[in-house]
Amino acid sequence: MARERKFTRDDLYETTKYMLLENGYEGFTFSKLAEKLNVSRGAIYKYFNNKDELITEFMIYEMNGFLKELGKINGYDSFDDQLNYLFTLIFKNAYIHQMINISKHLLNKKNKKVAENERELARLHLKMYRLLEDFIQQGKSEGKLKSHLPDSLILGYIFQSINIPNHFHIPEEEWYHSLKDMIKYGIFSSGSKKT
Amino acid sequence: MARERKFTRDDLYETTKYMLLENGYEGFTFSKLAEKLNVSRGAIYKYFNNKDELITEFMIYEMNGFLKELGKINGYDSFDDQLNYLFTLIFKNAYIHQMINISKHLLNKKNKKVAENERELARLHLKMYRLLEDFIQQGKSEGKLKSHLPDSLILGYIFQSINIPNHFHIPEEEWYHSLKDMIKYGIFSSGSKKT
Amino acid sequence: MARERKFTRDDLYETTKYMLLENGYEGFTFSKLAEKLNVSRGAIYKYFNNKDELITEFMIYEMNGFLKELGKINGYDSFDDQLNYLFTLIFKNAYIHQMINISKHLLNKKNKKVAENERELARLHLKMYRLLEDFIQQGKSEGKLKSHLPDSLILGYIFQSINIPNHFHIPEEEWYHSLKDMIKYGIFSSGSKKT
Amino acid sequence: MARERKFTRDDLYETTKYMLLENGYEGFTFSKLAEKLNVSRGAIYKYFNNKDELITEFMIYEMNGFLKELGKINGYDSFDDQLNYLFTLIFKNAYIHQMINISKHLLNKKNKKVAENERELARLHLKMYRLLEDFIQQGKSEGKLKSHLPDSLILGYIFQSINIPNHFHIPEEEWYHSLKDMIKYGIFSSGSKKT
DNA sequence: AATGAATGAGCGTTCATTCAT
DNA sequence: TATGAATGAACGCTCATTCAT
Repeated sequence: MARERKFTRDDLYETTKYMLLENGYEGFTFSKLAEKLNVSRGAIYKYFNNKDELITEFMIYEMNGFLKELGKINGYDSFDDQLNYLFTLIFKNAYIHQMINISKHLLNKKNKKVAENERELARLHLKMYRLLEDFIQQGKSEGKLKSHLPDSLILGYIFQSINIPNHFHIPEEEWYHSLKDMIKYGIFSSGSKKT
Repeated sequence: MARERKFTRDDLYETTKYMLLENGYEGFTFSKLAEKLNVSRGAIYKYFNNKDELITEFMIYEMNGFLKELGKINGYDSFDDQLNYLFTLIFKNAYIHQMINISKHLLNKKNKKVAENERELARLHLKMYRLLEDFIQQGKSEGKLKSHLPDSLILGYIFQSINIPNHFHIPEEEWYHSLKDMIKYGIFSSGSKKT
Repeated sequence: MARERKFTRDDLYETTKYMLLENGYEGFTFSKLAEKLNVSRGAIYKYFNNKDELITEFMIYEMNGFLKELGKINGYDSFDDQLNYLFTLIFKNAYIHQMINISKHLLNKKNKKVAENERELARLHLKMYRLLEDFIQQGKSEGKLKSHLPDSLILGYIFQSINIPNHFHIPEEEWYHSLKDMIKYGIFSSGSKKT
Repeated sequence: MARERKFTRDDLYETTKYMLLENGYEGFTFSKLAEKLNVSRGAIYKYFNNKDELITEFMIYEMNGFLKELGKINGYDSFDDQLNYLFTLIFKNAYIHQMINISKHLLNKKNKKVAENERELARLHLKMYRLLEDFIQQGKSEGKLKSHLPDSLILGYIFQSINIPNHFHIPEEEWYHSLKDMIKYGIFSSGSKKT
């Protein structure tokens, strides 16, 4: 009869997420993770052959979660409602963007399994991109979005903007609405004419 | 009288910049730096007492360069020209923004000289912010910029947007102009009405 | 359940003692210690977070051992017997005195655990001093010891004398007895009169 | 016409002595020495091929100075006066004893010149020992000193005792006289009988 | 004679990873 | 399955020493 596992994969991912966001790639160590989970380091190696494997697998898990949420966008009818939903979603999952930066650290390292995970991640990214591109296309075809802007730019723009560091601690409500306003209509006042 | 130097401070700063952008704070090591400069690790310690001193001094150097360029903004008369100049400048110095994130890594460490350098950096940041805030204020008072948006948000917005990763390799010209367009007028097409 | 340890804490303390006496604080390095224990440097860090922690913990261990022995002094009734016991004990543990000098090297360094260890060491020193002072007081009140000599001088005197390096390799027995004689009655021959 | 020397050998020895006593062998570095002398490190290497050479030569210099002073002992007629002079001299030059401890650090290192210097030092030590032994012999033959005590023990005893650390800061005068008293007549009160 | 640049060995420390139990 | 012991590579840093000018 097998011994009972001392920690679940969900515990582990939870803690991993917390640590990665708090301390970044280098600040994430097996020692600290094991300590927080009250397990020995060795135990974690039973499930993940190395640090990068753990991180990529965690990211796939996160990405899947995010995609699941994102899929609900089609439950909204109007483009405006969809956009609002997207805003809220990205706002709530702002960290996803940080995660992506972390994956840059993996670029140099080798390892079969890690490489495979990275391919899987790329697939998921693409899936996300497709989903969002459909949405952008719809906006364009409805005449809502400027059709001359590259889709990837619009998407990057939305993702990136939402992560502007709020150095001066503007209240969250104001920040959120101002952001939406800027993204939709820009920083120029309505009266101004386009050059 | 003494031996000729094998590397100049400019060589070093150049390499440092490259490495910091490529690998981040933790990925920046004296070994790698020394290797790229074809010098021994010890040699670098003759000029910088420790890693953080090197990094902060490099950042001050960069920041000063950037501020000097930024100062020229007042040479332009119209707000539009100034904005154009600002776009170009930030576009050319996109990395400056990334640099600022790196300084977060220094927060905990002590050391007289480093602390001093950090204060100097803070001064320079403030100076930059003042300069840009004046510019934003002018835009607002000229009725060009939406007056209800917080200054810091507009500034963060511009800086951040310019750093959107161009994953799909849209041609630079198009990218640049589209960005300007979005920042000024948003992603919504002109006909759309604000909610 | 886990692998068998390649060295015990006692092995380590033994070696540490040897090395510290042989080479002093600076001459004591983790590399050399690891080499003598036939382990990797890293292995030692599993048990001691840093050099000063190792040294202070070792010293506490030694000091406790010494104090335990010293406590037995009260098992002797007459002052002379106690003094004899003290001589033998110090003679056997002559190194204790050298150890104390080594702790001077720790003064500047910080670290919670080390600081704590140092306080513990101070406590033990005080305990030792109290024990010995009682003994000296008894000697004085019995009229055996010169009452005008400061206690700390008498004690320092005994400790220090016993550490005189025997450069000319006088046989231990003779050395020991001569020392006792000198400490008790001085270097002047009995006939001489005090000035 | 040769450039003028920027520092004299006396300056250097002075500074060396100060640094060695303050910081010990490991704390003595060419960098710090050069800094205090306002010279470059390289300059010192023109006169001393390495650290140990410098230190041994400095010690020879010190030893010669001490021996010169010590020679004056014969200017005193009575044994008591000579002993008093010796006490004062050792008290004043207590550091000599510390110096000797420092030389232990040299034991392992090689180098022709250093070895030679060490032999010279040994010669000087011997010379000192002879001088003092004569003095001890005289004390014995005059019936002042216990004739059964080994000369080397008596000498070591005097040297060592004078270096007892005054942890409790007994006033210097009292310390000095108590010490002399103990060395001459021991810690036992006069009435006590020798066993 | 003096300088300042550069080297290389070694130290303290951290951490991913492996392995015997 | 889980543990804890051990390894080894790398990093930041210091310093004795060498070398070109």
